[in-house]
Amino acid sequence: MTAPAPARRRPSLGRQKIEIRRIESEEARQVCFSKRRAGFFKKASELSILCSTDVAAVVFSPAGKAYSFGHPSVECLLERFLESESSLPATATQQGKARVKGMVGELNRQYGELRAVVDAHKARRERAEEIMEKERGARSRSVAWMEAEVGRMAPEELVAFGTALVAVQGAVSARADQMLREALLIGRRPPTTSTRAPPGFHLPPHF
Amino acid sequence: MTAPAPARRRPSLGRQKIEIRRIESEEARQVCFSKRRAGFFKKASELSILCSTDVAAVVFSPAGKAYSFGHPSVECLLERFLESESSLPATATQQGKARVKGMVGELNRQYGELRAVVDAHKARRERAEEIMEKERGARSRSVAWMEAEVGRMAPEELVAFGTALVAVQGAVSARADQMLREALLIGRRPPTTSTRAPPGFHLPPHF
DNA sequence: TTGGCTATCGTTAGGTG
DNA sequence: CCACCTAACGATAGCCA
Repeated sequence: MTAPAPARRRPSLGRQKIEIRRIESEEARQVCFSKRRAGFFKKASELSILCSTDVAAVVFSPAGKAYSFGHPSVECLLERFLESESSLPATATQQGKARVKGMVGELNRQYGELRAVVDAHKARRERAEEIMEKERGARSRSVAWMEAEVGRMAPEELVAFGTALVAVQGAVSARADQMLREALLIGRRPPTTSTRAPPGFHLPPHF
Repeated sequence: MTAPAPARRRPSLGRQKIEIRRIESEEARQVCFSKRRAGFFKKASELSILCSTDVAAVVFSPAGKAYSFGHPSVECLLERFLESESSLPATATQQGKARVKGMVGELNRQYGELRAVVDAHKARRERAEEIMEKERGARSRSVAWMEAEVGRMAPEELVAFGTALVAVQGAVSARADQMLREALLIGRRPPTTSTRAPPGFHLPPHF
């Protein structure tokens, strides 16, 4: 039968698959931002309700406006987060189980570990040495050492070093990004659910 | 008519619709938390990549563990958020409340302050200079060492190293900015805020 | 606790008003 | 920019290994 009847085209082709890459079109990117931002906050809301957990999310639009969701409030949770983080270095010694499955976990633990070391200086520069010495990894020490060296470099040296750094970082970032993406594209399974009243949102002055 | 009953039942009924309410079952809630948290962070990642926006998310598990996602980093974005919020009229957050229409109220719009970014860089510079005072050695070796090591690093190490590298680069930028200022005797100019850290996750040591 | 499977629900790309 | 439509894509509830 092959009805010739292609008389009417569908009003829309529906959703098309896209790559997770920066959207070049300014307009399309803005539209996508609005839609996904809404979906993102909805997910945050559902997560907090279904699992009775505290969730905070902040998104900065390309224009520089900040959108946020927080249960109970962004400030409150952020403070708590910063606190929990400062006590992280202690857990650094637990590194020892890096598996493919646990790659994300291990990866993140080290990430947090190093960042904790770095940020610790911001809060308490006096403790820089102390924390650094606690790091056993030669790489960790080397990184800290590099940062220190930067401060005493001459202009020419700084430029040379910076150039080399960019090259190295480029390679590292590319590979890191690839791995991160793989890590993200792994799971999908079924949890359970339930509902609750919408947590607190902050409304902008314009509203 | 009455088709002769399909003899076999499906191995699974597939996904069922659920109400967004607190999950009573402790176990089911935990499973849901793990699954949805992963999906939530994935959404955050996609949003930041697709729209080139800065996104930060923090989730506290029922057990009190903090999980987070931040691009470039949670602290950085939090600072920016707090900064933008404090610069608003006091009535901002108390204005209208549940007047939203279709979507929930993620209409939190604040003004992002570039000054916060500047402050962050300033803090990092101070830290770098503090450390530099105590270390002096052959820095040229570090570059060669890095390039050699990068190729041999395990995935987890690579990412951790890349993250640390960002901090180093931040120090370089700060140092360069300062020298440039001194050399040209000009005021502070828009710092290079384009430095973007790779999206990072931060999970409890337990993960 | 973690991963895989399946069927289905929810999200959203693309287009219109 | 916002609402609405359609249809396909992606996330995931319920089970099981």
